[in-house]
Amino acid sequence: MNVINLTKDSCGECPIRHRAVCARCDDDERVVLDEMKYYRSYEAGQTVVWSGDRMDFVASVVSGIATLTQTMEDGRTQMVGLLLPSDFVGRPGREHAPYDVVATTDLVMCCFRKKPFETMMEQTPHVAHRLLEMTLDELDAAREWMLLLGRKTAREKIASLIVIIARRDASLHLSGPESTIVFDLPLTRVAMADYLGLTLETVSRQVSALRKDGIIQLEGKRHVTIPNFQKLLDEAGDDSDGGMLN
Amino acid sequence: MNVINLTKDSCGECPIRHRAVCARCDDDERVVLDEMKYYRSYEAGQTVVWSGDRMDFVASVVSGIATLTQTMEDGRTQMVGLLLPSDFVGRPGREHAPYDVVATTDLVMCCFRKKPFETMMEQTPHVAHRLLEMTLDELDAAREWMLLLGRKTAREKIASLIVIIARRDASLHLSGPESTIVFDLPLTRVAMADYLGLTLETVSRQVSALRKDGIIQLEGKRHVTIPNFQKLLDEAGDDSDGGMLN
DNA sequence: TGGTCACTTTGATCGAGATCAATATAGAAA
DNA sequence: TTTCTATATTGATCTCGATCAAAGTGACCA
Repeated sequence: MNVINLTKDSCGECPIRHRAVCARCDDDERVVLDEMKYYRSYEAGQTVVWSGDRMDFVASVVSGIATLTQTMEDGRTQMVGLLLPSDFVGRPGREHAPYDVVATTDLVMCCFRKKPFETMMEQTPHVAHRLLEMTLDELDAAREWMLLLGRKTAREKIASLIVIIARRDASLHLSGPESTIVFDLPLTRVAMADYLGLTLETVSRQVSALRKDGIIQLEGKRHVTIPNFQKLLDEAGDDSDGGMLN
Repeated sequence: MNVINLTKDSCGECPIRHRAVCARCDDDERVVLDEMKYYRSYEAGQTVVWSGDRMDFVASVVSGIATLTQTMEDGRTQMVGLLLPSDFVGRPGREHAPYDVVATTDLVMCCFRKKPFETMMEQTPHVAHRLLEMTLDELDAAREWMLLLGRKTAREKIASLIVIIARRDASLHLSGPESTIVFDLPLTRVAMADYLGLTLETVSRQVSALRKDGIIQLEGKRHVTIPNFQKLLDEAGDDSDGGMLN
């Protein structure tokens, strides 16, 4: 596989330092992690891990986007996870990967060999606590996703996905809440279909429909402008209070 | 609410002692939990917590079945969790419940006030570790469920649900692997529909179809016999290797 | 400059599951 | 016993998204 091993950067300048699994670590712990960590890069389209493969590392996404995908014997596929920078891949204590992990864009991951990482989890509380927190958040996201898959219409599914991507983008770029939102879709139509439990044709049609109705504006196939975020939210069918968790 | 507060039973005889969030606790820790715990009972159909309500406790299911359900503004509902004995309800650090929790059968829960429980999580590792483990398992189950919701046919969905219930029942009754499997469905047709992202009519039709095809036998509306578990598995469309996790 | 390839859009038709409607069943109440 | 109510089944029809098919677009390369 065409994997580039980067030189070690210091954790101090790490862009995901404050959100990743290592966010709560004190200086001593971070020195240990610094020792055991190594970076890996993947090109867009590359498979990081195959379902069923032995997985001897866990990792954080540093930059780029990866997906977790499940495949049935006859080829039907469903995306079950969308991994953004700071998200965690792998499960301490698990030998084999249960899903395909695929780099959707160019991807950099910060990897830890599994055994030392597990040892650290047992000896210090901060990594385990942060991982619990992140896993609970992921479980919430998965349940939101289940509502989408089970009960939303194709149009609502597309609108919901655009909301999710817009929100993520906003949290990275920290733009003012009232500015018009502009970003690039990081997923192909096929990937969107796999995410939403639709066919790519239906995705294409519903994206076009939202464009015709003025809910979104498209420049090329990927560049999206949202003139009125509230209108998009209404199309997504979400609770109006924007997710009153916590 | 018609809640019965039971007398305190000792943790020593607790039927879920070896699987619940307290499974890894040592004797000292269990004494602390014993002090702060209290039981609550709910009748079938009662709502344990309403979405958005303040939730000042976390709990383990001791006996019976509860469901987590999300509802859209127009009334569409999707079940997002099925809680069986030993499963955990609530999230440390969260103020308000994000989902409705409903008792599907008569239900007994072992509750802990949130604050003391959180304090314990910070001070001792065993509860936090076990909770992480359980949350990761739930996340796996949620992802399996997402595949079901996004890509399976109505018939496959029904077969998959029956497999899940049969497996759970087997793990409780520890019957030999080769005996014919017999159990009662713990869910109404409506609850099954909410679980599977279907209408109750489709559920009813597909259950009838599986019966006509000899995949399951029905006595009354709830009592199920599975003459050939492998045939049922084939109908569920799952990977033949029965879930090669770990 | 044209050709190739991957991705996307659009059109026509089909079908699984939803919807609307009527009937069946069984446990509880009277 | 009869009636009532909640739950479940079955039938007829409709519709949304799937499927099958054909073009359109644009990046890259020879």
